[in-house]
Amino acid sequence: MNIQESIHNGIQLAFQNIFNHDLPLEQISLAPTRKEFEGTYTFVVFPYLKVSKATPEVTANLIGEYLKENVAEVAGFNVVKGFLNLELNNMIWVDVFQKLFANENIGQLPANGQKVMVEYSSPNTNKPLHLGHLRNNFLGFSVANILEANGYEVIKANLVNDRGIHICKSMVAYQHFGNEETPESSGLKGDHLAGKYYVIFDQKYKEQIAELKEKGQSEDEAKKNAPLFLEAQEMLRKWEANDEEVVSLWKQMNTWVYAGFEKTYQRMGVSFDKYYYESDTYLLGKDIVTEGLEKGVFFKKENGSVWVDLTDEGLDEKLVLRGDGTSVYITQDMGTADLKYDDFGISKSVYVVGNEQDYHFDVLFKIMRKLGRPYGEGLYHLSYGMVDLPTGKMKSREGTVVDADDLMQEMVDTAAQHTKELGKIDGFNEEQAAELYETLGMGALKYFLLKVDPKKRMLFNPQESIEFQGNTGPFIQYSHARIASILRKAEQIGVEYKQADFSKVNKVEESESSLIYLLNDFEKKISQAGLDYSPAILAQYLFDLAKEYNRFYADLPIFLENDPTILAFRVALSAHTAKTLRKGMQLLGIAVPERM
RNA sequence: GGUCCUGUAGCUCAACUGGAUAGAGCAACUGCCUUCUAAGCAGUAGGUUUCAGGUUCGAGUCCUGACAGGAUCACCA
Repeated sequence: MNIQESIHNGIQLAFQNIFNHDLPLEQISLAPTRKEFEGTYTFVVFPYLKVSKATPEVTANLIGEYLKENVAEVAGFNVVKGFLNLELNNMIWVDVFQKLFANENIGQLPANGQKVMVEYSSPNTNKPLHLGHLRNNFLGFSVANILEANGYEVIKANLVNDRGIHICKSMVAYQHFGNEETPESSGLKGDHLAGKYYVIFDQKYKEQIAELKEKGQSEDEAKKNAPLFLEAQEMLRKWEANDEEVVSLWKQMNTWVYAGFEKTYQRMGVSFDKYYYESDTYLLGKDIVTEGLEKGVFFKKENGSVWVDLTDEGLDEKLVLRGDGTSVYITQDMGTADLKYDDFGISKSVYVVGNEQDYHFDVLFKIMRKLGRPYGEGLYHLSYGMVDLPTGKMKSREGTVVDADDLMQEMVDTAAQHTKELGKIDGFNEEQAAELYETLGMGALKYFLLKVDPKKRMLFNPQESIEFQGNTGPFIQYSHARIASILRKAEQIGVEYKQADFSKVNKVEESESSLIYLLNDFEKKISQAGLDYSPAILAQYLFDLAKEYNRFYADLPIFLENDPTILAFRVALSAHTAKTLRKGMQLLGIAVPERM
C-alpha cells in the first residue's frame, strides 16, 4: 500500500470512529501542502463540517489526532483554518524510494486488454508537410506512446488524403509546366516537387481569373470558368473513371511524394502501423447510408439526398449523401470508422485533427452513436489549436508556410551553433557531434510544441520562439546528461548502489524528500496524461522533476559525502531520476543524450 | 446572426479539476564556477486572472451577461 492509500484509509476510519459517518474512499482527496506550511499532504475539512457538526479547527484537530495515533506514516500535523496539514515521518521517503528503485519497468501500467487506434498526420499528397503538421505528428505519436504506457494496445494509423481536386491541381500544373522534371533531375524532395506545382497552379489560376475578369466576368464566374480549373475538374472525372494516363501520372507523383514524406517522418521520429488511403476508402459508407435509412436514423428528401436530423442533439440537419447518390466527406468518414473497427476490433478511436474540424467530428460521432456502433462511446477527437505565425495565418497555396523540413534543419543548425559556442564538443567525433545536434534540435522543437495544452492555439515566432534554456527540451536533456556523468564517475570509483539496501539511511534532506515525492508521482502523471490525451501534462512534470533534481544537485554535492550509505543512496536517487526522465521523454518522442 | 474554443506578469505558458498569500520560464537586475557539466543554482522586481454581476465557508476554475481574438455553420475535403 502506498502512502496516499494508507492516509485515505485512515481518514475513512477516522470519519467512522469519530463522526459515525461512512465516507467513500473515492471522495477523499489529498492535496500537496503548500510550501509555506509544514507538512506534505493537506486534507481540506470544509466540505465535512455538516458531518462533524463542529468548527473547521475542531474538526481538523480531531481527524489529525486520529491519524497521528493510527496511521504509521503520519508523524504529526498542524491545522490552519480548515486545512489539516499532515506531517509525515521523514524516513518513510526512504521506503518509498526503495520500492520505486526496485521497479525495473517504471512508467508502464499493466495491460488493460483494450485496443485503441490513434489516427494522426493525415497528409495531403499535393504538398510537403508544414509547421502545423509537426504539431499534429508530435502530438499523435506522443499520445500513442502515452496510451500504450497506460496499458492499451495501440495501433497508429495514417489516413493519407491522396485524391481529390487539390491533388489534380498539382497534376495539371505539372502536365503544363513540368517539362518531365523529376526529384532526381531537380534535386528536390518528391513532396516539395509536388508542392512546387501546387503553388504554380495557384499562380497561373489567378492570372487566368484576372484575364477573365478583364473580359467582363464576375469573380465567381471567372473562378469557375478558368481553363486550368476546368482541366482539374476534368482530370478528377477521368481519375474516377480510371483513365490510364491520369492514373499513371497520379501514381508517379504519389511515389515521389511518399518517398519525400518517408524522409520527413524518419527525421520527426514518428511511425505508423497502418496506412489508409482515401483513394481506397472514398467510396465507403454508402452501405451505412442504406442501413441508416432502414433504421430510421437517416431520412430522404424529395431530390433523393439523404440527411440525418441532429436537432435533438443541439445540432442541425446534416447531409450524408448527395441527391445524385455520390458521397460527401462524412459519408467516407462513416465508412472508414467501420473499416477501422472491422480491421482491428478497437474499442477506442482517437482522431488527431485540428480544431477547425470540431463540428465535423461532433456530427460524425453522434451519427455513429445513433447507429449503435459498439465503438461509438470510444470515439474521441483530439482537437488541437492552430500554430500561428507573427505574420498571420499560414497558407500553402501562397507559400506563406513554415516548411517542416526547413524548420527541423534550422533547429538542428541552431543546436549545433549553440553547442559549439558553449564549447561542449570536446571528445566528440564528427558523427557523435552530428547525432547530438540532431537530438538537441529535435528535442527543443518537439518539447516546444508539446508543452502547451493541445487545445490552445499557439504562436510560433521563428526568430525567438525556441530557446535552449529554462522550460525547454534541452534543459531536461541537460539534466539527464549531468546525471549520466555522475553515474560514470560512480562506476569509476566503484560505488555500489544498484542492489543496495537503503534501510540504514538515517537522515533525509528536504531536497531529497521533495525529489522522491516527485519521482513517486510519475505513474499518476502518466495516467492523467492518458485520461486527458495531453502530453503537456507529462512535459510539465518532466520539467518540474529536472528542476527539482538540479536543486538537489546544487544543494548536496554527492561525492563529498563521507557516509558511504548516504553516498550510495544519492547516486541511486540520481540514477532513478535519470531513468524517469529518459522514460518520460521517450513518451514524448524525445531522445536524451548521455553527454552534452 | 447561431454554435464551439480561447482570454492569467512585458512575452510564452502552469495552477493537482472549487481550496490557503495565483506559480514557472524568457526578457531586466543581484549574487554563485581551483569541488560531480554554469544549457545550471540562489535571489530581486513584475498581477484588480479582459470587464460586470451571481452561486458559497471559499471562484482564475462553476452560472449569467458583456468585451476581445479565433474556428465553424457547403449537395467542398
